[in-house]
Amino acid sequence: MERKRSDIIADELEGLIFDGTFANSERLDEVQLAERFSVSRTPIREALQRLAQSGLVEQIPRRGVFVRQPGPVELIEMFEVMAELEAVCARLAASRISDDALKDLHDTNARCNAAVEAQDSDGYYRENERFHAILYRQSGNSFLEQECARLHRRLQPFRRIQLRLRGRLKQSMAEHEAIVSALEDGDGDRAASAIKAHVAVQGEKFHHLMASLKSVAA
Amino acid sequence: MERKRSDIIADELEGLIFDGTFANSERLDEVQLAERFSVSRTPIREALQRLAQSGLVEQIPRRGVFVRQPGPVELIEMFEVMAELEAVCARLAASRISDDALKDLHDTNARCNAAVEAQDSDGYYRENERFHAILYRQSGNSFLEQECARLHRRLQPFRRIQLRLRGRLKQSMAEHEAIVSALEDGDGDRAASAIKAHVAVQGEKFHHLMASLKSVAA
DNA sequence: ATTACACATCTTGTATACAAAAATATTGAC
DNA sequence: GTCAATATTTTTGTATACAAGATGTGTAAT
Repeated sequence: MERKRSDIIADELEGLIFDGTFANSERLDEVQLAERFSVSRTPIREALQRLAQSGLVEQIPRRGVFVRQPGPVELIEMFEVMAELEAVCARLAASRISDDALKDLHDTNARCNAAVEAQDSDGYYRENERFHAILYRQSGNSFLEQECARLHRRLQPFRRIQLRLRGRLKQSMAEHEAIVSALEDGDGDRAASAIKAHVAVQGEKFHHLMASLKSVAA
Repeated sequence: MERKRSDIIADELEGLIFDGTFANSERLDEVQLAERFSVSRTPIREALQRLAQSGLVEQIPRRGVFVRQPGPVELIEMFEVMAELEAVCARLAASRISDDALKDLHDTNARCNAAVEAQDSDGYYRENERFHAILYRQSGNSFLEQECARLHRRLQPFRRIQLRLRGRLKQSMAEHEAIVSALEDGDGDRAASAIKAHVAVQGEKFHHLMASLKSVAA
C-alpha cells in the first residue's frame, strides 16, 4: 500500500517541528515548504491540514498556519490526561491481559534493564515504547489503544527529554516492574496507580520538564 | 473571523453522514460532492481529509474515501472510553469545581427536569449537553475538556437515539442529581462512579444501542 | 464457459492558474 | 515626523488542468 506524498510530508514536517527546526509561533510558508520538498502547494496544504487537526500547528483562516508548541500549562494537562488514560488501560488489562502478553512485558522489561546497564538511552527509549504499546493493546479496547497511541506520540519529544534526567532511567525501570507485578496479581487498582505515578508529571519531573521547555518551545 | 468553504462543507458532510444520507461503506465521490456543493474538488478534498482525521470516513490511498460507521464493538469501546474520561473529569471537578458552576449545574438540571415533564426531548438533549460541557470545563484541565468534547461530539448521534429509550429520561435525570450531589460533597470517587454509570453502555442500554445500530449504520 | 490480457474509462493525486483577502509599501496631508 | 489613505505585493483559498494508478470491459486463448 503506497502512501501519498502529502502523508509523507506531514510526517516529515512533524519531525521538523519536534526537533525544533521550526520555532514556536513561526509561520509555515506554503511556497517555501513546496520548494523545500520539491512539490507543489497542494500536497503541502494537505499535510498542513493534517498537522492542524492533530494540534501541532494552528491554522488561522486566510492568515496561515503557525507552529503551536504547548505551553507549560497545556503540557501538564496533557500528561495528566495521558496518565489517566494509561491508568484505565492498566485497570482493564489487569483482568484481560493474556499470559503471552505478560511474558512479553517481562521480556521487554529485561531488554529495558539491559539498555539501562549499557547506558543505551535510545535502546531504553525503544523498549519503553514497546512496554506502553503492549499495555495499550492489552486493555482489550482498540479504540482506547488508538487514543493512547495518539497522545503518546504527541508527547514523544517531551518524554524523550525527560529520560535524560539523572537517575530517571533506573527509577522508571522500577516503576515498570511495579506495574507488571500488579498486572500479574490481577490487581487493577494497584496497576492503575503504579502507572499513574510512572506517567504523571510531579516532583522532580516537573522542574525538569519546565527546564526542557526552553529547548523545545521557543 | 470568516470560515472557509472547506470547513463548512466538512460540517455539512458530517451531518449527512450522521443522519444516514450516506450509508456505511459507501464511497464518497469527489466530483459528485463537488457538484452537490457547487464548488471544485479542492475544498471537497480538504473537507474529506478532515473527516478522515476524525474517523468518520476512511481514506484508502488512490481508491477513495468510504463512510465508516463504527460497528457494535467499536461503539461499546468508544462509550467505555467516554465513561472513563468523564469519570476523570468528575474526580477532578469534585475538588476543583467553583460555586458558580455548581449553581449552574443545578439550574441546568432544573431545566432538564422541566423538559422531561414537558416531554421535550430536544430540550432535554440541549440541557444534557450543557450539563456535560460544564463538567468537562470544571475538570480544570482544558486539554481534557477538549478531548471529552471531541469524543462526545463523535458519539452524539448514538446518544441521541439512546434517549428515546422509554423511561430513560427520568433515569438519566436521577443520575444527574447523583452526580451533582457527589460533587457538592466533594466526593470524587462517588462522582466518578456515578458518571460512569450514567455514560457506560450496560444493561438495557446495551440492547437498545444494538437495535439502534441498524437505523444508523447500514 | 472461464481465464488472461489488452484496452478504454474513471478516479485520485498533483501541478498550475486565477481570485480574493491580508500584509506591506507608498504617497500625501497635517 | 506622524498619521491616514491608497496602491502594490504577498499569500491564502479555490478552480482548472494534467498525470498516473485503479477499475471495468471486451476479446482471444484454453
